[in-house]
Amino acid sequence: MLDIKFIRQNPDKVKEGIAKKQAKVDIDRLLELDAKKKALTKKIEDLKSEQNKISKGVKEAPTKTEAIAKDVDSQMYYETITSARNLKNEIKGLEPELERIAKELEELMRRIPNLPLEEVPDGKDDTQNVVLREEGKKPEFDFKPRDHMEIAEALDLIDTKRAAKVAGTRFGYIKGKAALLQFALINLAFELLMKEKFTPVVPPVMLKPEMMEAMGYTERGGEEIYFLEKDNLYLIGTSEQSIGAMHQGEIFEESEFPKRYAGFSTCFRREAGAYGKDTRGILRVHQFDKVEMFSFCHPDKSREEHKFLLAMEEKLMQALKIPYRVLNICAGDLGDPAAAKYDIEAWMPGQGEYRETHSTSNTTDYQMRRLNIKYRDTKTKKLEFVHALNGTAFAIGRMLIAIIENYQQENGSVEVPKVLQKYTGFKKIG
RNA sequence: GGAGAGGUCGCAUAGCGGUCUAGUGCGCCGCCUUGGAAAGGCGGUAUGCCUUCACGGGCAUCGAGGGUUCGAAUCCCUCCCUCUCCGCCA
Repeated sequence: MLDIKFIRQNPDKVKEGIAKKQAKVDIDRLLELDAKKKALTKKIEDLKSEQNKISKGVKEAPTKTEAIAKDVDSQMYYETITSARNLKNEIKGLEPELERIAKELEELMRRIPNLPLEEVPDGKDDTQNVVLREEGKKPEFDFKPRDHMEIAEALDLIDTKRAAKVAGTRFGYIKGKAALLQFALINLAFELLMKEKFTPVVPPVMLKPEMMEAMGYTERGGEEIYFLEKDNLYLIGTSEQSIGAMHQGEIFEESEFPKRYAGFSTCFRREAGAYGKDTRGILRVHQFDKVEMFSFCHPDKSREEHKFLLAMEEKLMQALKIPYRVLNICAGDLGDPAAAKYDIEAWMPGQGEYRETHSTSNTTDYQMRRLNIKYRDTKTKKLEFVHALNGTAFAIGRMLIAIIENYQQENGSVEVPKVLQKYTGFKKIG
C-alpha cells in the first residue's frame, strides 16, 4: 500500500513507477474517487456534527407523566428528536454511496505495487536483470558433471517417486546424510547470523488473511498461496510473511533499530503457474525449509540495510565455497511489495547454468503501512512508518542441490563443504 | 470438543444508556523545590482522517464488524482473541 497523500501530490511519479513495474492501475480514476470520497465524507461529517449537537441538547426523555405535566417541554422534545431522526436518515441515505466509492478506491490502492527505487534498472522482465558480478571459482571436472537427482537417487538421498505416491508431484523425501546436511546448513546459518544481532525465531506457518493481505501477497500472487478454507488461514510461502506481521500495530523505539530476525520455517507454494517447469528433482517443490532474514529499520537506513542483507547472503555462499553471481533485479521483474531486489544465483554444474538460491528485497514502508508498524522519530517527534527488508539465508532444498552438484566426485560420491563438517560429523556422502 | 470469565489510553484498573471532552494509579515529559538527587508539589501526556497561514475546529476510534436508540465503552447479534477448569493430545 502506498500513501494516498503521496499519490495526490505525485501522480506522475506514481504512474511512472507503476509503468516501470509493468503493472496497470488507473491513477486518474483513483484520484477522482479520492476527491469524491473526500467531498462526500465532509458532507456526512457535517451532518453528523449537527446530529451530535442536537443529541447533546436532548438530555433526557421525559416520562409520560412529565410529558403531560410539562406540555411545552415534551413538544420541544419530540420536535428535537424528529429533526435528529431526519438527520440520521439523511446520513444513512448517503452512506452506501460513500461505501461504494471507498471500496473501489481501496481496490485500486491495493493493486498499486510498491514503486521501484531510483537506482533500480529499467527492464520489462527477468531477461533484463543486471548481472552485478560473478564470485567464486567454478569447479572443474574431468568427467561430465551429473545433475543433482542422478547423484541423489544413486546415493538414496532424495526420493521423489515415493513422495509422489503419498503426496503427488513436487514433493520429496530428503533422506539419510542429506537430511543431516540440512540440519548442518541450518546450524551454519544461525551461527553466522547470531553474530550480527539477528534474533532466532521459529514463526507460525499459518497466517490470518488480513495479515497475508497486508504483506502484499494476495493480489497478483494469490494463486501461489495455499489457503485452508475450514480454518480461514493461509499457509506461508516464506517466513517473511509471518515475521513481518509479528509486530503488527506496534510502535518501535528508534534505539531498537535495526531489529533483525533470523527465522526458520517450512514454506509452502502452490507453483500454480509452473506446470511442466523444473519438474525434475527438488528445485521447485510445494514444500521446503528455509532460513530467512528479516529486518525492521529506520527509513533512512533501508538502502544500507539492504546492502547488508546482500552481504550476509554472499558471506553464507562464500562460506560454502559455492560459485554464484549477483543480479540486480529490474523494475519489471520486481514483486508487488519490493522497491528493490537482489538475487543470488548459484552455479549448478550439473545443469550448466546459474539458478536462483537467494533473494533479498527492500519493501520500504509498503507492508508496514497496512500492518501499521511505526516508530517514534526523535527529530520530528512524530510516528512514522518503519521500513522492512527480507532476504534468504538458506533455502535448504536449493542449497542441497548446489552442494550436491558442486561437490560431486567422479565416483558418484559427494564431499561435504568443510565449513559444514563440524555439524555433520562426516566429510563425505557415498 | 464441553463449561465459565474476560478483551477500556504505554501498563494496571474504574465505568454497565446522556454528567465519558473515558476517571484513577503507575510509567513518561516539563516545571517548582535541591549544592545535586530522591521524595513531594504543579502541569502535560493517544491515533487516524478532514479543515485552517496559524490558534483552533469537525469526524472516527473503548478487540473487529453489524444492529437498537435522538444519543452506545455501556443494550442486542456475528466474528476474532485471551484466560481458568474438564476432555483429548506431541
